[in-house]
Amino acid sequence: MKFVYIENLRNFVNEEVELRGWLYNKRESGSVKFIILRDGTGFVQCILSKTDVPVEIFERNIPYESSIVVRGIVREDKRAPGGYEVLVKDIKVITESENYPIPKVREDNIPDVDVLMPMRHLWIRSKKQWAILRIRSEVEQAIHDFFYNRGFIRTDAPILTPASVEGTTTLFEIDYFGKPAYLSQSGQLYVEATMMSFSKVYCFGPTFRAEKSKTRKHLSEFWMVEPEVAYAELEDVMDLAEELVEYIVERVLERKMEELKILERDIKELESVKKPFYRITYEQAIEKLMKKGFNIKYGDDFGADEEKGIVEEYDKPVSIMFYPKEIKPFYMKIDYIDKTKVRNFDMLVPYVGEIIGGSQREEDIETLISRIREENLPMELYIWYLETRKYGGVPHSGFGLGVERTVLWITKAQHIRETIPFPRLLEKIYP
RNA sequence: GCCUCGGUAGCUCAAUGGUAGAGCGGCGGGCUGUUAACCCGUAGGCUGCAGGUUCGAGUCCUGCCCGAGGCGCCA
Repeated sequence: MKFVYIENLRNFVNEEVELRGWLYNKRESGSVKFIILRDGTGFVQCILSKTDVPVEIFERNIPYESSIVVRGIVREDKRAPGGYEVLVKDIKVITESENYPIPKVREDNIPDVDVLMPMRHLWIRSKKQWAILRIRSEVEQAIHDFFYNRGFIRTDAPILTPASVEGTTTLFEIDYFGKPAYLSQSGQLYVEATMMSFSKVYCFGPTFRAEKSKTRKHLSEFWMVEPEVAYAELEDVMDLAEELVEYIVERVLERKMEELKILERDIKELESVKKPFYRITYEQAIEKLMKKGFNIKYGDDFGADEEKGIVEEYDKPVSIMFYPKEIKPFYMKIDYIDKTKVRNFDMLVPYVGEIIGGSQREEDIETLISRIREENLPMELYIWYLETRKYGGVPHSGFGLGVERTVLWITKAQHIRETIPFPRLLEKIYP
């Protein structure tokens, strides 16, 4: 008896196999019963015919989400969802799960999030969540492959940190052997240091923001990939960012088509995500918005409506470059020509807004010191950072890409909480 | 922090101030190819909490609690 996964069933047509999984759904019609089995790799219809299985197996009523082991013969059949099905010979129930709390229901009867969220540990078994999280896995793997293939070294940054990276945002404070410490809001300062050892680096890990944000695209804990490249100027990492995004989408289209179909995602929109993307300046963005009737002036940052107003002008991701230095953090490099601007970019996509923020970094130690003073940051905590400039500082650039926002964009999930297995949201930390 | 909407059966929702209902799910029965199956039957309720108005409140009023959506902050 061969134990196989559903994703490989096509290779075992007319053979007897064993499947191990959970009862996802069922229907019955007199002497024929249909069971939808899921095993993590896919879903398959299993047929119980009264004449083919022992009567005690046929008559046993197995509740939803019971764990079961099914033996049967693989058949190709057009009537089966997915084209393959299993004629059951035997079913073994491992654990019977009575009264599964999430109803198997119709679309007009899907429980509200306040019902589903406390059951996130069970909700992730449902088909859409399964599809979204499989795509998340593919996105993460694509990121690693992309950088690995380009010779980047993965150097992860610490999660416990003595100070804020940017100084302004609210951090989660913890007790570190009697002294205050903070959960990292970005690994950037640390990859700037490891870059001086390895030239091309990235970190990949969780980041934490204690802001009281309550929107479709904010989490208190989210994952970010942050590459940093020595001797790279702004335009170099913009190329890198666009190639990364193009690659991620390509990989999902190549390997996760079934999941995109479950989510009813418009494939054409994703297929058009090919370089070159669009690049505009901050000033061009302001002008465009003013022409469209937005109440905005030079020097303002873009809110949710403004981001949407810009993104809807384009059929691909668009990057906005050269923001006024006042609305950006201290480490960004002042532009060569216009000293009021920084050499940065934000990449925006439809439905989500910003998925990438990046910049060329300030390498001049004196400029950095005065910027740190201007921002009233604790200089003593940045000594090590300044030393990366003191000893062989070079021009360099990097960016951060938000994993969940990228998954949100690709899957068009209803809310960012569906793009991570166990989301941490404003004041919500269960389960 | 601000604005808006909501809370009635396990879930999704109805119910002019006048006997609390339906669909789905559960349970029982029927159907030999179902596709979010279908048909028959059945159980299931402190209408978020506390006051008030009224002959009578799910419905009107006041306060509170909880939730959702959006904005802001931010990535």
